[in-house]
Amino acid sequence: MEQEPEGESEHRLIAERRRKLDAMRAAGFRFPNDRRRSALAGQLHATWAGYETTALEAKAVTVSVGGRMMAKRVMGKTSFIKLQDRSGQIQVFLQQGAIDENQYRECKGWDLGDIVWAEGTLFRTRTGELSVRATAVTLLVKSLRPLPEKFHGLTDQETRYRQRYLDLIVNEESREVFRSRSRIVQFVRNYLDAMEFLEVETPMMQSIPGGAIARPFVTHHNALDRDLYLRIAPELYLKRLVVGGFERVYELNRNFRNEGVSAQHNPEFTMLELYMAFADHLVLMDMLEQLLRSLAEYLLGSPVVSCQGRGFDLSVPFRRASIEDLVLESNPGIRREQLRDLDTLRERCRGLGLEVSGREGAGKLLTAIFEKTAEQRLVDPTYVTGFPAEVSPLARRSDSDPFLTDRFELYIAGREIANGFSELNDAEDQAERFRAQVQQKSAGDDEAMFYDEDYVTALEFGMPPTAGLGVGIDRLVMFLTDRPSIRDVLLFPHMRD
RNA sequence: GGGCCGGUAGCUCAGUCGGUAGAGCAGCUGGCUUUUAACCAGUUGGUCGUGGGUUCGAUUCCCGCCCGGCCCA
Repeated sequence: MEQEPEGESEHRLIAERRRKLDAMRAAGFRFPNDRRRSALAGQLHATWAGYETTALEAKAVTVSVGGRMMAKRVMGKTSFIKLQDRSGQIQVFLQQGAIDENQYRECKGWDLGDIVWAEGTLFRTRTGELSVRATAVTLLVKSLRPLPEKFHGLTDQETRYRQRYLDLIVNEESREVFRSRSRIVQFVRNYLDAMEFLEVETPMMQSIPGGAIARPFVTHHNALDRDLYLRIAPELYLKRLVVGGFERVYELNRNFRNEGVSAQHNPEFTMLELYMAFADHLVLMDMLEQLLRSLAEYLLGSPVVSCQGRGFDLSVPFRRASIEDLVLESNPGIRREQLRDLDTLRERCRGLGLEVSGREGAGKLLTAIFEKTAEQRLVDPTYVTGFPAEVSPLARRSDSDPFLTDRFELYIAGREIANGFSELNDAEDQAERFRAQVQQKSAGDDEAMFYDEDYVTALEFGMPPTAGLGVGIDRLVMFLTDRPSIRDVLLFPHMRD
């Protein structure tokens, strides 16, 4: 795939194009950048859709268009080419006599992939295709490498990921996925902005990586001679801002987690995190449900999302079920009164092939059983509630049951999409939970949290009752665009070298 | 980390029960004044992922490795 910049071995197809460029340079070609467009392909098709051949000719519409040449059909003294711009494709009709004689001869030698500009009047061909009858045409950029084949396009997954620009040139579906992604992100921002949330940016490089249970990437600051971590979550900084009086904040940006790569995981991924004072997890559950519903309407024109061959009607209220109920549901061998019994849980975990070190508490074991047995059965949108405090070190304890927290996760199509909770604003409880995490860390759990003293200090100044929510944007995009792999919704997914 | 599948021309793919490979598109030459995967004639193009092994001979068989896909942990 890598091409030597020099040397005899350059590919013949590239060499051929380079020869053409050399000849053009010799004739004075300087990569012209003064051509402007009066229209885009998509606009032209939309504007003139209702005009038949004669009506269109009568209008004598002059346009200039430009883009990458994606088709070329030379028939002696006339030729058709298709130019692709950001909005679509428009056909250009070239006729000997209608344009400069030398130019016509030249353009017969242009290659697919070249960037071309043309000016002329609109007309319809015999088969009714809207086209530009060129009066002038200019090559703007010589493409030195051949494009993938026009009919089958580029199907090789690996090349599509590694050379995304090729994928984007050739595959409209791929372009559409990333346009959708952009619209989704924009919608979310608009939605939150309208609710008076403040978008902020907090450190990506942190001396204490916090806010999630995950392994961080480590980097090094040379001048300060100390290690820094790429953030695994912005959570603790955002809540500092709530303490500071920004009662509604969000950040929609990258997180980094040092885990394996898979169809669901990329080392860097995009997360929305928001915090809302004077609200609890129930408020956010309603809000997220409402947001997703309007998002689907906006993106698809319908609350029904097609994914994995199924329809998901987001206008139907999401199911809500506690983690304990779900574990009982999918583990008939366990009775309700055993749900917090260490021996029962350990035995069940071992039976499921899960590793048990012996240090895990009932909360951790229960959650592991949930993830193993119940998670992928959550096809319809489901809020899972009642997560154990042991696995939720930043969440507020449930009033009715201190074993649990006021926390939820949203699952759709068997995948975790969002996670939220009423925030722990009891500084002393938070300190205690950090201490428990540190203990687990020293016992060998390198995903456990660090003790963040400054964060505890912030809480000691008093954080208003607050609810927080994190939404995995990549997974949300996967769901809304029906893509099976996170790599399909990341422009440049991580690949091995 | 384990299992299965794949890597052959720029692209999309075929093929070789072991005798150094083919098609379509793209390219090149010629023809063609409304094409639509344009067409017609001719033609160039390959370290068959990579390193070993077996063999008179390996792209093909065997083993290791790299990259990717799917499934599992």
